[in-house]
Amino acid sequence: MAVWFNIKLLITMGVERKSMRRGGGLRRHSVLAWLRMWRVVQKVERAAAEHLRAYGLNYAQFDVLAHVGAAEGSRQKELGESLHVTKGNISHLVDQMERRGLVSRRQEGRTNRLYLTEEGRRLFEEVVPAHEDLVHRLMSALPEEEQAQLHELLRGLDRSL
Amino acid sequence: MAVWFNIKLLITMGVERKSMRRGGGLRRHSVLAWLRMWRVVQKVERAAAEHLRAYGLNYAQFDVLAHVGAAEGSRQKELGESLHVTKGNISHLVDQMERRGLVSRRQEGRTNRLYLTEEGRRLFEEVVPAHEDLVHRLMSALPEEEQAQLHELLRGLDRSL
DNA sequence: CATGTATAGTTTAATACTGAACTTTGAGGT
DNA sequence: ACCTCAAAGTTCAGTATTAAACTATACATG
Repeated sequence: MAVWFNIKLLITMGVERKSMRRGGGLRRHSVLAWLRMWRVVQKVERAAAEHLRAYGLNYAQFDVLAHVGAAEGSRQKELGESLHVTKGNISHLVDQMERRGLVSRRQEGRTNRLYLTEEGRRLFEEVVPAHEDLVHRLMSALPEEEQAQLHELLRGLDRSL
Repeated sequence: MAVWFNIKLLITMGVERKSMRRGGGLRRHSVLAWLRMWRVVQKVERAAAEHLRAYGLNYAQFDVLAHVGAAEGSRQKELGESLHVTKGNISHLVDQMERRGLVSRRQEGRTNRLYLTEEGRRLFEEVVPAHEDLVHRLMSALPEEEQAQLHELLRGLDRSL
């Protein structure tokens, strides 16, 4: 019987370490690492979403704001790839932000280039550092050095995916 | 100006290493690690979702199947906590699975206990190992030892969140 | 330069998820 | 026993997201 079966439970119940040894030797770190990663992302996202709500943004909208603010003139295509959402969703998101007066489209051939409005820029300057701080606080549950290790490992993983 | 601004872009453009040094010394591993983690999770989730589609399951439904299969008699409450979804959503998910004949509710006081049907058990036996293998393959972009490191780091992080 | 093909974006229908109101059941204290 | 409060689930309305069909523009090749 595969290890998987009770992993979520094991983690929930905190007995993962014990069970890892039961089967004889440590195995399937891959899967356990994945489950942990998933949980961590859930938690951080939840905290971040709650924090962003104070600014009237959800996480996806924040991402658009941050990306466009960092790279004025981005195309929607690029945005979609960077944020891992479909182009339909990007269309919708940009609609929202435009209606709210935070970003503006400038059509250029068959692509749209995106820019922040003045108000968008103001919100950007306010929200982005705050969000960065939040993430930093959360991640600082790990000591500085381990954060760096983590970063390095994840970078390797990301690149070969 | 905070580092955050162009991190998503930096990662996208692969110049993160350079920029990390620009500001003088390595900083904000926390945030970079977070962004990487987010991206990795996106990618794995996407691959997994696609794989699961062959079985007519989305990721949430798979999670329900896996959890109930691993712990027959679970309560919906527990399920919700373990999967980080609201109880409303759990209700809905269990409805779906029940309608499809994969799980069954057994009311017990004010809680529901959940069990797999025979068919649910069959699907469980088929899908769970397959999913585990997929995750294992994806994560094995990292060598065994680094997976273990990653697992350990994430465990530490998760616990203090 | 004409035509076929690929690309960027929009639209729409279907699904997923959340938050909040509501219902029912259980538990504790008097 | 009775009352109040908390807990587990359900329902529902609103929002988010996807997938797929569609439109319009650019590009490549004969």
